[in-house]
Amino acid sequence: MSYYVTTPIYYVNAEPHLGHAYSTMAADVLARHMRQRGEDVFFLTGTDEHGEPIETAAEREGISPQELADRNAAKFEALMPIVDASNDFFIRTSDPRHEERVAAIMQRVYDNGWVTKGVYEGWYCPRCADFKTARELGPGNTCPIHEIELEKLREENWFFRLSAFQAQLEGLYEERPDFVVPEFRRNEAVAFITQGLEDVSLSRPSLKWGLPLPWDPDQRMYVWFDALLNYVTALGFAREGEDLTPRYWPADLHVMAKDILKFHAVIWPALLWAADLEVPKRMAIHGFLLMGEKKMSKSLGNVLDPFEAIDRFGADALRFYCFREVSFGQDGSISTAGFEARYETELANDYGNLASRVLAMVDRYRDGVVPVAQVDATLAEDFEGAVDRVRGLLDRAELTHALEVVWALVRRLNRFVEETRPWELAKDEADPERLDEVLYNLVEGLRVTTLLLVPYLPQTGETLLAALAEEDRALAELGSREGGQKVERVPPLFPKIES
RNA sequence: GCCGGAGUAGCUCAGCUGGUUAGAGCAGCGGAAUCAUAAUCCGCGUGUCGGGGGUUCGAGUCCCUCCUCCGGCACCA
Repeated sequence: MSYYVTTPIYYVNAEPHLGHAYSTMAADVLARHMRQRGEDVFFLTGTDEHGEPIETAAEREGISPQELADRNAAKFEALMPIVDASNDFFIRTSDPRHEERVAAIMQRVYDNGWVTKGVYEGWYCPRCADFKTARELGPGNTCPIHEIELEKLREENWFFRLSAFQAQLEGLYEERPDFVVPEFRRNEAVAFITQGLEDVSLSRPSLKWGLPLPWDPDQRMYVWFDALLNYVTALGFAREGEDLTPRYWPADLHVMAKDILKFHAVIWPALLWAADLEVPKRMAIHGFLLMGEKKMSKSLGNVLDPFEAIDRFGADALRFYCFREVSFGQDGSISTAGFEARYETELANDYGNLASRVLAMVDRYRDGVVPVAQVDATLAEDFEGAVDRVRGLLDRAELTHALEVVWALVRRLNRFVEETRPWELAKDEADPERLDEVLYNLVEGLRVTTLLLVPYLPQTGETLLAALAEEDRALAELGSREGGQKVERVPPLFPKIES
C-alpha cells in the first residue's frame, strides 16, 4: 500500500520557526512509522512562493520576488535535515514544472465550467493597493494602516464556483466522518459549509507576482490555488522521468496547523473535483505551540528557537518534547524549562538510563550475549496489544497518545528491573535460568519499545538498535526474536547537560 | 449575537455510551535498592470534579440555568 503524507508548503515571507518545524516533524513521525509498516511512503514538503506579501517584501528590500523566494526557500530546505525530516521531495511553487502543471489543471477547471467572471466588491485602499476585509477595517471604514477613509470598489475577477459544490462537500463529510481530525476541527469545517458557501475569487488583476490564468493572462492567480495544487503537481516531477501521480494520489494525509483548515477542508476538495481529481483521504489539524500563553511570534521575542534547541539537545529531544508535552491537535504551552525537565526526567532518566542499565547487565552477567529464554508472563501481559494500539492511534494521527502508550512500556521495563532484581540473581547464580529469562525479557522489551520510538527519536533509536544488533526496523512483538545475539553497551543516549 | 469546545489535586492533564473508596505525570515529603547517565522503584493527596437547580436507586459523566476562558462565523500565504 502507498502512503502519501504532506506538510503545508511554507510561505517564504517569514523565517523558519518552531511552528514550521512542528508540522514537519509531525508528518515525519508518521512517514517514518508507515515505512516501518512496510508501506510505500512518499513524504512531501516545500515552500509557497507567490503572492502579494512576497511582492511587497521584495520591493521593500529592493530585490526581485524570485530573489527573495530563492533566499528564503533555501532556509526552509535547510531546516529539513536539521529536524531530521525524511521528506522524499521538496517542492517550490516557483518551479516552472509546478507552474506548467498548475496551468494545465486550472485550464481543466475552466473548461469544465467551474470558473465564472464576476465582480469582487470591497473596501479598497489605494495606498496599500489592496482590498481590506471587513475584519481588517478600522472604525468608519478606514484603512488600519494608513487611517484614511476607504471607498467601496468593484473589480472584475474570475471566480471559482465553490457554491456549486455545497451538497457534494456535505456528502463528503457525512460519508467520511474522519476526513478531518480532530473531530472539533471537522465540526468547524462542516459548520462553515452548512452555513452556505459563496464563490471565491480566483484571480487578482492587481497582483503581479503570481501565475497568469491560462485563459486570461492579464489576471494573476490568487496564491491559494497555486499553493494547494502543489500536493498534486509535485508528484508529476519529483522523480525525473517518472509520474508518481497514479502511485500516490490521492494523498493519504495532509498535516497542517489550524489556521489553514478552511482552505484545505473546504476549497481544496472542491477544487479537486472541479479538476476531475480525487480528494485526499484525510487531513490532520494541529494546534499552535504557545510560549507563556502567547502564540509564539518572532516580534514578541519569546520563540523557542528550534535551531538553538537542537544545538543543545539534539533533534530527537525537540521532536520528543513537542509531541509529548502538547497534546497533538490542541494548542499547548511550551517552555525552555519544560523542555529541559522532560529531557532530563524522561529521555535521560527513564529511557536513556534504562538502555544503559539493561545493556550493562547483559554485558556484565552474560558477556553481552542475549540469553535464549522464554517470555515472562507478567511482562507479556503489559506489552500485550501495545503495538496494535500505537498503530491504531497513529492511523488517526494521535501522536501524543501513541507516545503515551510507548512511554508506559518504558516505565514498565524500569519496574520490571526492580521487581526481578537481576543483580541479586547474578550474585551466586542460584537461579541462572531466571536471570537468563529476565535479561532476555529486558532486551526484548527494550527492542520492541525502541522500534516504536524510532519515528520520534530517529537518531537515538538507530544508535540503540545498532547496539541491540537489531537490523530490522519493522514493528515487533515481545518475544518475536529469540535471543542469542551479541549486544554492546552504549554511551549515555541522552547525556545530562549542565545548566 | 449565533454555533462549538473547555473549566477535575500546587502545575499539566486522563476520565467512551452514568455505577464499587475520582486517576496519571511533574513538583513536594518519607522509604527501599545499588544493575544503571545518583539514573530507578515503593508509599503519602481533607480535590466543594466552575456555581446553582433537576432527572436517577446512583452523575465529574445526562437535562436546565448562570459565570469564566477559548475557537469558528470566507478571501489573513
